[in-house]
Amino acid sequence: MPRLFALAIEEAYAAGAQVVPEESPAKSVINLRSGHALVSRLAADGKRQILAFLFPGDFFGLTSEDNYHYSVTALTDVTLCRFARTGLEVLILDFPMMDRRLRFLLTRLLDSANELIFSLGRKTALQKVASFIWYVSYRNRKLGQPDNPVQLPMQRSDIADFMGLTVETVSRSLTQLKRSGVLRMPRPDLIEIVDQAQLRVVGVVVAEPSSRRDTERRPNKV
Amino acid sequence: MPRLFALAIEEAYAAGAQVVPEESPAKSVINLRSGHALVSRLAADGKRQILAFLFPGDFFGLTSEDNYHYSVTALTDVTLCRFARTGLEVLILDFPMMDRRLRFLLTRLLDSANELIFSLGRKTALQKVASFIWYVSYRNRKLGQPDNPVQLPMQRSDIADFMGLTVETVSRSLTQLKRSGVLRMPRPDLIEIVDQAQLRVVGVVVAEPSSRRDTERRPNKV
DNA sequence: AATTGCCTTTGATCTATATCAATACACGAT
DNA sequence: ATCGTGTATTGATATAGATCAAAGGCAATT
Repeated sequence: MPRLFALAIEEAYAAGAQVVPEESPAKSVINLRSGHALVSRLAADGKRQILAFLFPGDFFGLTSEDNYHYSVTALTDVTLCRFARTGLEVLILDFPMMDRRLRFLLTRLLDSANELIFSLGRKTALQKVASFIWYVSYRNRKLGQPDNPVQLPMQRSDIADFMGLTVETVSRSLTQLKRSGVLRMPRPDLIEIVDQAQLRVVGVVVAEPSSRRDTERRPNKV
Repeated sequence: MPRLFALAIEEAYAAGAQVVPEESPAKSVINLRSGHALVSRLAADGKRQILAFLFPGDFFGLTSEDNYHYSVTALTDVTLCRFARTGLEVLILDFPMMDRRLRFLLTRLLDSANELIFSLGRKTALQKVASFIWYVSYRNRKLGQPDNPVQLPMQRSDIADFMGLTVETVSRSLTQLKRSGVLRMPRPDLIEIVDQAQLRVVGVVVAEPSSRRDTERRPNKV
């Protein structure tokens, strides 16, 4: 795909840098090459909601709006590829498989978004934090990196702003998981999962198809 | 697009019917033709999170997983088109514009999901309910239907399970908006927006680019 | 090795929203 | 008209998590 890379601009940012400012024109699609970043949105009163964490390989910037309604901030030093939207669209006309690829990326993003919606809406603080550790462990494994002593690229306030909590509640939930023997914490950013099964029980609270209560209204196909 | 419709199976369901059961194999993509539906996910303890409401024309079923991790329930009598996933993929090979169309649909779904994430994570009950009314009004307008006396196709418990609240809190928030002269409610399912500007102020709490507090870590492009 | 400045943890209260409990309302069936 | 059933509202109380406040940890700087 030589033409694809001809389209890309490589960039590097230091930890803490704002890669994409909120409400800036959505004119490029970004692929994170290395490092970690966060996608967030600020409320008028300064409250922040993190919409997603970006791990190496993740894409950002696929929106239907003219402007991004969120910003991207580097958590660690990052390198990334920036594709101009217009160029990308032209390229897609020649390489239809690009469209498939983008579509697949989008469905995955949508699945994660739905997962987060469920967590934000219907999980307790403890469940949120447990499932968050589970999630980071999973992402690290998918990247071929150690998944058990979980290396956290973000700090407590980021976890809080992702899960709709405060730093204090995140901290308290972690100590609770520590005290109940589910986790160990050699360092704040390194979490050892001692009881994998229990972590799953606490955090992943979806109904099993079998055990599902039938509280729904009666189906009546016409 | 004759071949597209050859692929589709038309179906009709009565209000309350479960159109797609949770955890069933994700083998079709659905387009709602008429009526309203909801996409929801159940927790082990019976708590429900509604991920989206489906309005006429909306799509459902685009996921990267093998099974749907949520179910679809008809709110009113509905008619829909069901496309077999496999057939769709084959069709896309012949009609690349289908891929573009699906990609656009997905980016819009992702944008709405992010909107909901922000609401769930960082809005108060009152803000959630205000923005919800705003949202339904907007959706109705986009369908060429009256947007001011807002016709609600869902009941209080559905609003609650969408916004991460309880029925009681939804009801109390609505009466508060009624008492403060923002809304009027001829019937529970018909809401008149009296003070449009105020409803927006209460519900849509995103930071204006200009007034944005610079609380982010200092940018330092390398 | 002391100082400074973040983070994180822990503790003490407060409060928004949940929960529990009635009551009111609307509408179809009798 | 009256009853019955489901939905919505309102009221009283409880509680999970927020807020306020302080104290540890750790690493960089002097």
